[in-house]
Amino acid sequence: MNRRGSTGNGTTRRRARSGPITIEDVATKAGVSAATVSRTLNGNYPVAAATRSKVERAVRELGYVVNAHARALAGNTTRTVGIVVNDVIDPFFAYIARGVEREATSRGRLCLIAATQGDSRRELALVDLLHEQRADAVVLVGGAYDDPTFTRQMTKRAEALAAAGSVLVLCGRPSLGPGVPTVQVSYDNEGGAAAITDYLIGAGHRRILYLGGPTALSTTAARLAGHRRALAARGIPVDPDLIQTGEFGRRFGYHRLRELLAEGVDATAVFAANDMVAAGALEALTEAGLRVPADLSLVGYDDLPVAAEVAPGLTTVHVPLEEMGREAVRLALAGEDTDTNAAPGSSMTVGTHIVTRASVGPPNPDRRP
Amino acid sequence: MNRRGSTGNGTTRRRARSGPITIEDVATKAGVSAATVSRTLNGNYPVAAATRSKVERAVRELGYVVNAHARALAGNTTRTVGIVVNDVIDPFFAYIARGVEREATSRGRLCLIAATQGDSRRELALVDLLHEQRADAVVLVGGAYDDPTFTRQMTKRAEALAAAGSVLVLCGRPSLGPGVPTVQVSYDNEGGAAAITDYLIGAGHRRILYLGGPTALSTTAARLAGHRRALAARGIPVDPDLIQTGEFGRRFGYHRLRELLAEGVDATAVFAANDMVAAGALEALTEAGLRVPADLSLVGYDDLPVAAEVAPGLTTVHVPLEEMGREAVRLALAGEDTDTNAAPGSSMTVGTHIVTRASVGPPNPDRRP
DNA sequence: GGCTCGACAGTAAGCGATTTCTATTGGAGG
DNA sequence: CCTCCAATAGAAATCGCTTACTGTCGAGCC
Repeated sequence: MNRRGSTGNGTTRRRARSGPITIEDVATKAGVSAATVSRTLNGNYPVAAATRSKVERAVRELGYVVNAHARALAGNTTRTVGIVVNDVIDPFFAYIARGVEREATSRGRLCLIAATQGDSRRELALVDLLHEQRADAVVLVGGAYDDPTFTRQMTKRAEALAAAGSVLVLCGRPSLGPGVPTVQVSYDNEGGAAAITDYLIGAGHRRILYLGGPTALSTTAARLAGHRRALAARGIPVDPDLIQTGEFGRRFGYHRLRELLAEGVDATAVFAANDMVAAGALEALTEAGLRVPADLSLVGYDDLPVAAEVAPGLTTVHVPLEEMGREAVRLALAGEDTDTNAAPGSSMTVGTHIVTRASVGPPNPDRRP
Repeated sequence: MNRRGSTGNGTTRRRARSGPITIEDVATKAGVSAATVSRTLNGNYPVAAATRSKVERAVRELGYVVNAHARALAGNTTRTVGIVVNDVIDPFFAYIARGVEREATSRGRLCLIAATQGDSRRELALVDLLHEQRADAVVLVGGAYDDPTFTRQMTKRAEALAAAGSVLVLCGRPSLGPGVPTVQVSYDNEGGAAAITDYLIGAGHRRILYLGGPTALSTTAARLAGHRRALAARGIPVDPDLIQTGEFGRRFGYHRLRELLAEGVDATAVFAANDMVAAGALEALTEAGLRVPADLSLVGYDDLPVAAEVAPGLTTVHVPLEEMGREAVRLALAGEDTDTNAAPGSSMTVGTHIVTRASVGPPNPDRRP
């Protein structure tokens, strides 16, 4: 290929004046060399005040905008971080994404975002795409699919990223295994589930319906594990009929609970896999003429805004989502700004706690299916 | 010029083997030239089957990932689109963003996203940042600030982008003026507002409270204009006390209406600037013991999921947000894939329509503040 | 006054692809 | 058999910017 000017034989330095404005144009206009323009722009090398202002004027008059690609190629720094979420709409992801975006922007970085729509193959492909872009860090958000093949493939990506001087950040998802170069930001999923289950037990409930969450997702596995652990700790047997996994949406919560209610499920409380499911469940309950918490208690997980918005307010487990996003970027970029690679293998856990609202009360002995 | 290997004097061809894997490494491993590797990868030039598989194997074994920056620089194509929103959490923006993201991804592009947090200066800066990245298109979402200085500055950006072969896409925001090289995707904001106002009037209301929306935002201006137009068309005078602009959040809807109720506002219906405000208003109403629509009618705007989730469901104006996002990308990239620049100046308007739910009824003559 | 040194500015070597041009070749056609 | 062409490979020129290296030129010091 060849742009501006001629090729091959005796090249006459011509100016085709077609493409966008380059640093060379600015240099010419300011009567200095490209190097000086670059230095003025980056302010990382002494430039005489007079020269500086000549350059600045040229930049302004030409409306010059540096080419980030050329800069990335030459300077070996991209100033972007990538984030892969399930869905941009889902508040769980949106809050984490916001944290990532804010932290990235506050560090002068741009944020590349991509959504998998729950397809794990797409997730792998997107990580590759972000790798191509040489993102300073790639943040993977949310539960992972429990599949050895998948884990292996993602491990390969983590290693490739690390070799290229980037980092794979696992945000709210389980480790890929020891030795895999990743950074992790997690929250105590299992602990939160155990805590809130225990809270329900403390209120007198012994028959608790666990509702929602895809079985294949690590998040579900962890919450369920916590739930079972709390039950076991109090010596309450686990009734398989009361474990009703499925999806994470409001829709699911509504429909499934409605069915269960119709079938006459025997429970005094519902532990929804997340607040969205809880909101749907609440709808089904209300529709069935059941009062919360008088007739049935209900809790959620995540403490999304919806938990505070429904009536009655949902007692739920607070997860500092936005903070997790910020932390992910901080951890990944730690050191990056100073010198070396991000410390691979660093990890941190943010705390969760129960938020008490009005959706839990003692079991109602009169309501029996 | 000269790369790796000998410089100036006779440096021995060394392999520093430090940085990431380059196309040259693949070429060496496969025993071919870099050009051949490039052609194999891009599949836009005949490559013998045998060679192809040698290259593919080398790529696989080395875990080679092309450098998007080098590619962008040489190939003059970036395969990314940028989008600037107010806030990633706000469903209004999130849905549009999802449309943009989906359409971009389906065209093999990555999506750069940035949030302004409602700061117009940041908006300008972000457009610059996206320009630096040479995004194929920059989508600006949501209402604009009505400020001549701002408009002038954004116009300059639109021109710079166009000159660089990109496009500024205005999604749901007013034109920057005739002649400014942008692409537009809009919806009939004013018409929707007029329609739903008329719907309320048709139900018998004459004293309608307009609640929420920042005055400085073009969106507010348009909705308010539609509201006034409908009122005028029916010969109903506009009572300034019934125009209560402010913000776009649920919080605002709740607090402001609560105050107004306390002050004994005289209205039989509330037209909330958007569904979020309406949701907040509904909360205030419920808390005040007022039934919707028996005591007071309520409508929103946008038809976000929340409109269907609250009880009673909100009658509102449906805006095809996700579709707008997709359309923005389609329009911007039209032609880009084929040959020339996107047709600057192209624009399209998506339709809106009223969605009837349960929040509107006839005025209640008994309820008087 | 001759030197050393610090401040600046310019030269030019890459960064890692893509894409002309330019070869090589193995056949097909004469 | 020899020529000519299609199919393939390789060489090399860029893309636009950053950053060692080199210079230059006065000022400060001995």
